[in-house]
Amino acid sequence: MYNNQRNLMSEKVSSRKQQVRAEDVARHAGVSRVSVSRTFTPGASVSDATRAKVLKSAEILGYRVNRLASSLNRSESGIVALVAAEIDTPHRAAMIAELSERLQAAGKVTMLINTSGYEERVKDALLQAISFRTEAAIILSGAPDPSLADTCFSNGMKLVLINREEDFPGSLQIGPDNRAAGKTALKALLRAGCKRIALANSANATWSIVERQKGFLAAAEDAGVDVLCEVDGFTSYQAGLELGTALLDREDRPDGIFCTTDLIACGVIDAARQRFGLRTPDDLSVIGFDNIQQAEWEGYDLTTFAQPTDQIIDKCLEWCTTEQPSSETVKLPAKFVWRNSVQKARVPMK
Amino acid sequence: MYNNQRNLMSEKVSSRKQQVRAEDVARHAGVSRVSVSRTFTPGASVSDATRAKVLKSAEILGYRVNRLASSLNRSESGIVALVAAEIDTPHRAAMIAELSERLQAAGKVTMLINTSGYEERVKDALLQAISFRTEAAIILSGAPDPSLADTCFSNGMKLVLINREEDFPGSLQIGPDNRAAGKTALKALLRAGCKRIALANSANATWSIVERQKGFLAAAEDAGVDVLCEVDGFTSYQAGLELGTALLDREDRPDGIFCTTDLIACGVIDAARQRFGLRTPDDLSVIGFDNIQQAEWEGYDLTTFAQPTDQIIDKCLEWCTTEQPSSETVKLPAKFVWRNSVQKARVPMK
DNA sequence: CTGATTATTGTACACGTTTGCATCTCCATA
DNA sequence: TATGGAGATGCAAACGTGTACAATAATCAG
Repeated sequence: MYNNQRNLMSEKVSSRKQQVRAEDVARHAGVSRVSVSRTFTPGASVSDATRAKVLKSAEILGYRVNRLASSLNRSESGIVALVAAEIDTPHRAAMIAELSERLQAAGKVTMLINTSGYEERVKDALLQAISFRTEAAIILSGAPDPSLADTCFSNGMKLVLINREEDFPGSLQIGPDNRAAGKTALKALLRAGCKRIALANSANATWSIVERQKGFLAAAEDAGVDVLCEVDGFTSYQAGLELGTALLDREDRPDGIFCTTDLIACGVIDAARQRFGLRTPDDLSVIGFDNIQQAEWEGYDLTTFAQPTDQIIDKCLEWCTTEQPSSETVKLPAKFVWRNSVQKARVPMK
Repeated sequence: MYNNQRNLMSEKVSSRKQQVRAEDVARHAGVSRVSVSRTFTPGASVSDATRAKVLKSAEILGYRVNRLASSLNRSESGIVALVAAEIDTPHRAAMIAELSERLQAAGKVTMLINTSGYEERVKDALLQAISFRTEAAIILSGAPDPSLADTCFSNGMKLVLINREEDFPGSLQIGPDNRAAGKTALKALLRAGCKRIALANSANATWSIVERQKGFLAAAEDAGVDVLCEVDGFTSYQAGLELGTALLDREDRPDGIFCTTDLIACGVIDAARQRFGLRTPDDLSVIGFDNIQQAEWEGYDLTTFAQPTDQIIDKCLEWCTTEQPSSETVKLPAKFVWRNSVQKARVPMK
């Protein structure tokens, strides 16, 4: 017969939360406990009769397979950790929305770990992920110590770094081709006939954002044009306001600005409009990066680069679901999105 | 002696992921397995000597307590589910950022479940949460069937509904006082001297958004003023553009518009500026709701209502961490944030 | 030095699953 | 009818932990 006694040794039964177990369903349906398990395991062998009985009893009792126990047994948690800071930033939020959506569609469960604040928290985040035997950790901001990464690997966890390209063996490093985008931005400003070109960047920029700046400056050097560099503040709209104000306040006011981020670009445009009465693209050409939702708002209509989000996620999922993925670095082209913040080409193409 | 043999019955050892267990650490440190467990259990009794040995060995071997197993045993997962749709929407993103942050600080782990798309997905989300024995589910959008909620309760899960106030026993229902806010909005427009007052709302609005509309209209009725209602589209910036265009295109163009959402308000302001050459607050007064980041962008400078996010989250956490919380409905005042999208008071206060 | 108290360690069981193997039933084929 | 084979079911062993209880070692009061 079934052993119905729970908590044999513990007197205070009430302290434990009573859950509906497979055994309860089994007893209710008059079948064995394994039959219940098999009913909920795809591909397992159960007769239609017992399956029906089990499903009915499960429905009545409100039974759900305990995935903690199941994960423990099969050593596959189905959980993927998303590690990110400043989640409420437009581009980041979009990325997380898309990622969680796609992970879900792939049958995975997303664990969100917010690392705003100290950089140190990436470490804690990964430790937490390891504790929960996460199948993979997708890091959207920051990067872990190599030693910590090894701990991840030794626990069978996969590591994806988005927007990082440092040397990181064993992981997938993926992101847009920031340098190329910077280059394209410069060409576009030149073709628009801009004479005094500037760059607006945050002083606390991420690696990938600095890359954009480098690409832009390198292209400028190649073309033999001087670039006015204004670098200050955080990667935010407010910083854009300040940067824009500083730039437009100069005697030699620039007529074309590459902003390393859409948020900064929005700030620059607003500075131009609200504080100097200048309009894009007539008085000033502005290019951003990220293609956040606000970029297509009518007040900005910002020419920018679209992050290759879909492709990044495609690759992410594919890489995470292969058995023994090998270290890989993927750089995807960022699509140039023409809107109306850049003067129409005055200089014909060569 | 220790039993080092794993997978006694399974030949293909390699198929299972090899993990570092407490037993491995115990063997390495020359102590018993329970000592390892005790080392990582706060308040357990271990001598400093063994604790030190255990910690050292754990460090070397890269051991982390398996929280799946631990949760299973103690029937406390430490996981809280966040159920939300349209995560990349400014207000939603901010809410999630703050919630995940605070949950983390409280030692909880957040599981993000994206329910964009069908409404049906709230059900799937909760079923998933139950499977993982989530301690609580915080629902930011949508609401579950009562029967499903019962299943949640019977599995010891707590339920929080944010921005819902339907009759839902056993759960915490919390959100801003939308009606009162609508009322305040009307008063503010009247005091600004607006003569032709309008309301712009989405046709697919949530319950709480509809409440704002109701509060506004009720107050208008009380004051004996007519309100022009434009209701169409989704709750988005684009809808705001359309709504604004439709309103401002009328013969009897309104001079004061309450938008049930900041996103809509931004759209309305842009419609006014970009399509009609009208400026706030001189030609048009606009009030929004949510106090999203864009509301304080210089291009909008939007007078709006701040969601009582902090208080909501405070209450959430407090409620979720009490043993047997009783059903509760909490309505918190939304703070009116004065910026510069509403004409300065022309009508003196009575 | 003895008995009592306390701090530490060990033993064994439970948490709720999945799965290899063995058993059993049933039906078709030779 | 005997022989296989397929399909369903049961048994028992894991997965990696926490904890009540017992046993042992250490400390202390008298």
